[in-house]
Amino acid sequence: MACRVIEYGGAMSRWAPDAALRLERAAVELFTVQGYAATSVPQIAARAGLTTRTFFRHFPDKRDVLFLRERELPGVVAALVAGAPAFLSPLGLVMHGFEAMATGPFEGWREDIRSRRAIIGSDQGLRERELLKNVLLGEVISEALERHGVDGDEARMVARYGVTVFELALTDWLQADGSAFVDVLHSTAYRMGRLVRPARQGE
Amino acid sequence: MACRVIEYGGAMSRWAPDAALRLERAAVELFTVQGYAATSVPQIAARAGLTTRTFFRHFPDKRDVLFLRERELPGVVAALVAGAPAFLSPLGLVMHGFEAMATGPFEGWREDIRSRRAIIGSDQGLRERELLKNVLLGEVISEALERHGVDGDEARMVARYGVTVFELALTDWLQADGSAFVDVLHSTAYRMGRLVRPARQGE
DNA sequence: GACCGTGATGACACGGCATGCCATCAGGGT
DNA sequence: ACCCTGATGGCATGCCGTGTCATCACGGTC
Repeated sequence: MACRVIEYGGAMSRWAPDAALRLERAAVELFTVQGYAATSVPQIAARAGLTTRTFFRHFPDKRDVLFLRERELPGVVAALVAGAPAFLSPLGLVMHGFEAMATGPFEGWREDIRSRRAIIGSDQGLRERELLKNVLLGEVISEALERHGVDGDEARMVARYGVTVFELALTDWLQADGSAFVDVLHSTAYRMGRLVRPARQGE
Repeated sequence: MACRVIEYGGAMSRWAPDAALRLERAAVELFTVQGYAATSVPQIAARAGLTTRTFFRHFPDKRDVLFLRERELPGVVAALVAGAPAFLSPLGLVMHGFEAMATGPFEGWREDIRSRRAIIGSDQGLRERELLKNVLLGEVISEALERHGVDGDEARMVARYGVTVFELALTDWLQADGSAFVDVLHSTAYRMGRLVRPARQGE
């Protein structure tokens, strides 16, 4: 939402707004230029005109700075699932939520997401954090499903499945050229559903 | 495999075998008694009769000590998938691999796995590491599927799905009383397949 | 029996991460 | 003018993880 450009060099003393956003921008720039491991937290803080201690007030650790933009994601998706038509199947509810978000602001974030994913892919610790965020998203979706009357076990399974589809679709979308995310999401869901459908022969 | 009991108190100077195993046992005991965060690496090393530096020669970091027993897991499962009957569907290949392992030594490890999972659940960093291990397992399985002639995209999807089923089944198995892991695995696979199967109505 | 190569370990130093604690400062309300 | 709140600066501390070199045990060779 709040995505206005921040300037660093000038008189950017404290009490300036968007401290977290400034820190995030400084971090992404430094990570891109010199790599994640080679960038220290004091370096990021200095570039944002803040101190190390303040960095850790806005982010629980160094990794988390790359996921600032996704903090509201679980709440948004859960709300969309909660507002889905009640006649849908459990999987239909989840996909409705993702679909509603995919048709929204997602298209404009493509390059931002791509650059962050490039950094995340370069470090094992960042990959781990991303996986945790996805699982947490799944748990929130699972709760939303339960409020729709879905059984707990089924909610967990469908939520995990939906998040997996979302993950794979996101990767495809970033690699593909020009396709709308909604279309990639649908395609991935369809292909995966076909593969997972109990085969006629064997198993 | 090598699971013999280790003794600490005695003259356990260096050059004793199974240094990694001794470190792992010492770590699990300390984590169980006083918690993961409250246990330091020097403490673990001292209990195992070794030094901090040696700990980090056997494990890349403090978290990894809890996953020593699973180091061979990807290789084993991949081999089982590779040896699966060629007429099976992609998902059938994966499930054949998990099933073959479930009927094997898994039953005897239940209490070990349970105690480790209790520790893992108490710390976010450990949860992240567990998720990464699962994804890595999925990637190895995906490669095994490709060697069976499965398309790359399909292999990724089916492998991720299979690992998710395995995860959920494992959790169920640890909570349930007395059920064989193979049965829980089959039950989970069946229920999840039904949920994920494209519904007749809506979506 | 003496020599040497290999590999695991001990010991030390060092930088970065993360947190607790208190002082400081800006803004708003009274 | 006073106080309260909240964000920040600054300092100290402990643990994590790694690079480096010395040390020691074991096995092979002569």
